[in-house]
Amino acid sequence: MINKPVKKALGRVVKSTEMPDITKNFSPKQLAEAITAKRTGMKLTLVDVSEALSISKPTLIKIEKGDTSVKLANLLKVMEYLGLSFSIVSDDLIPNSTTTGVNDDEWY
Amino acid sequence: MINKPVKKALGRVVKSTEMPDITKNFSPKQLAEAITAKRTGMKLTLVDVSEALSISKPTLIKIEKGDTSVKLANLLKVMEYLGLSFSIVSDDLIPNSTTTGVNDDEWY
DNA sequence: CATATAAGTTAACTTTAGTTTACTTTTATA
DNA sequence: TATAAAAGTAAACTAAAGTTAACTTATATG
Repeated sequence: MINKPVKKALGRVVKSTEMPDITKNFSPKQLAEAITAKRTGMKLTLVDVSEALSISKPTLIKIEKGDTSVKLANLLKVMEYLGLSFSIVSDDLIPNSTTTGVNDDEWY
Repeated sequence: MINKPVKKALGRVVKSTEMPDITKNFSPKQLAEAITAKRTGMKLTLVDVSEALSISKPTLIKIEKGDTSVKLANLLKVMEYLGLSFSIVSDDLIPNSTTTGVNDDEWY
């Protein structure tokens, strides 16, 4: 279980980044920006997150640069810690074929 | 650039899996199920995808088992090929502070 | 403008994800 | 029920992600 982030005592200097428009189509860059924005908005430093999750600073920086050569597990740990998540989008989906009861093989 | 999947000539045996309810909260397992469902729905085999994307079959199987010890890049390649994507969800987000013009530091 | 703290970089090293090949198991259907 | 194709597994090897530690650069604020 991961501990929830806690606002540190006082007076730390953390630059806040603007949140990207997450209604736009997904891209690794946009995800990276959302992560940085969320982290800085919560007044957490890279080292704060690094220590809380036991992930090295260079790896966190890769994540926040949108580098996709990172382990999915590490990305998900960071996202969960910051209160970010995914929803899955299908280009052409009839949500749940069990609700309609028909067409079970043609939803895509 | 990745080629779009093309339905093969005829007669291949591919079991179709049911699509998970992607309106539920994200989990790696759910993502894995969505990927398998999409692939089988498109009548593609693991080897079809493997060859199209130059990703080994064992890696694809890890992805479809929800194993998070995979490279983000590989997961994204597979998703794009199958017409799946993410949208980013924040637990407490005021979408784009530039639209409101205020409160640029308190959106999280 | 001096200082402290955060961000970012680099290089040597360690760990592990990914590949290849071959094999076993499962599943559809002729 | 035999068979062919797909799915899944395993092991040895290769490639690359991740770590550590030390350093440089950027940025607030006293």
